[in-house]
Amino acid sequence: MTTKAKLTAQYIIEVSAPIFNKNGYAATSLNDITQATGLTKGAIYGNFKNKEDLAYASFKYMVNSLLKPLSKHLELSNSPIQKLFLITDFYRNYYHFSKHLGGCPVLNIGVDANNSNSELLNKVRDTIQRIQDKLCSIIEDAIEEGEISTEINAMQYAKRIDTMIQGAVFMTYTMNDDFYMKDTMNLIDQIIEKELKI
Amino acid sequence: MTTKAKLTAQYIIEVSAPIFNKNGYAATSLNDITQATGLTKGAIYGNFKNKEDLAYASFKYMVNSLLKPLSKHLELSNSPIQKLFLITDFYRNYYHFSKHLGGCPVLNIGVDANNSNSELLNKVRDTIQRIQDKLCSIIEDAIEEGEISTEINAMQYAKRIDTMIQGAVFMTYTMNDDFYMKDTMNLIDQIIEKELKI
DNA sequence: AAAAAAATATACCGTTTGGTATATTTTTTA
DNA sequence: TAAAAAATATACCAAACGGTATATTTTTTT
Repeated sequence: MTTKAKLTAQYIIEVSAPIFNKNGYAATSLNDITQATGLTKGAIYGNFKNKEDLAYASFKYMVNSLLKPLSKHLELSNSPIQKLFLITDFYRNYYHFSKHLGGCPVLNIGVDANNSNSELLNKVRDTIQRIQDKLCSIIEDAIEEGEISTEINAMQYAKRIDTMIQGAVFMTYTMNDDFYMKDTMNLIDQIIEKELKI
Repeated sequence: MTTKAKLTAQYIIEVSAPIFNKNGYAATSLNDITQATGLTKGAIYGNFKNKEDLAYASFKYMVNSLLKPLSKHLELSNSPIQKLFLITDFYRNYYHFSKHLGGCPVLNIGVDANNSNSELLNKVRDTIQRIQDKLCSIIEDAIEEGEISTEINAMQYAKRIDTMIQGAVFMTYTMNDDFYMKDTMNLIDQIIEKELKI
């Protein structure tokens, strides 16, 4: 059995993920990780091939920490259009929620891994795609249920909403001002209400 | 006179700026800079106090390379509301325009310098503030000229437009897909047309 | 054109980097 | 509980890091 190793690997990921998320790949050293975990390089390299491998695992863990609570939040309603409002509802608390994860992994690693040709960038893209696909399918469900006009291009609005959310995340973090997050969610709600809702 | 030194300093900045913009501060080494400039460390450190000082100067140069063409573009019309459309017009070409600068400095350095307590972060914030102030004053001008309703909160819409632009920049670069840029500019135009314009 | 000053190149510094070989400890198997 | 296996710690590596002291070259001043 290999139960112990798996636990250590998971522990290393959980400790490393916020560090990579905060500082970025290049600015995070193995020393940062050994200090934070209280382990030695031997333990790190016994569980991960190299720094990049650990950063990749850390990002996956971080995205999961983000997407699982969002998914759970969406279970609060069965109505597709209400699910849309639950998304803005979720992101209204996103600054507070994501801060102790070291920020938004999609934004941080997305920018950090750009121009890097790494697997990380592909994983970021996959994540964004997944989020947009989820958004799109909710809008499509709403159309099927007659809550949203059939005229609406679901994917276009999925991308628009996602783009606005990411913009709000960037502004909120960079300016350290939650107003951007809150106001953008109001704006998205307004678009859902005025442009999408029948 | 010190004409030679100033020219070299400017040359170093121009060569270094896209590198810092692309890779971020930590991922840019002095070796990268000496190789790209064809100069030695002696020349670099003769003109700049340290790496951070050069990164700071590089960011200022980069922002100027961005904001000057935008300002010039806005001179194409005297009508405040037309200036708003000129802004979206400018950003429609922003992906192509900013790519050979190594990306959007506000986004890249904003994310990179976050959690860094550096002067760079303050400069990014100043830059965003300047852009929003400019946007705000254009909207206020439009209100004064009767092109936009007096009911409109100018600063709120300035922030909304800026937030959407930054979101589009992030998505466009991360997904390597200009659609986000183009579509977001259409959306902003639509907001100007439907919500702002009288 | 010679002297002074300024700017750049060279050579080096201690430190930190990611990574590895091996010794030691801990866990699991028998 | 002894042996085998797995996981972690230790000690080390060459390379790269930011930065500096000084020598050399280039520019400017006289």
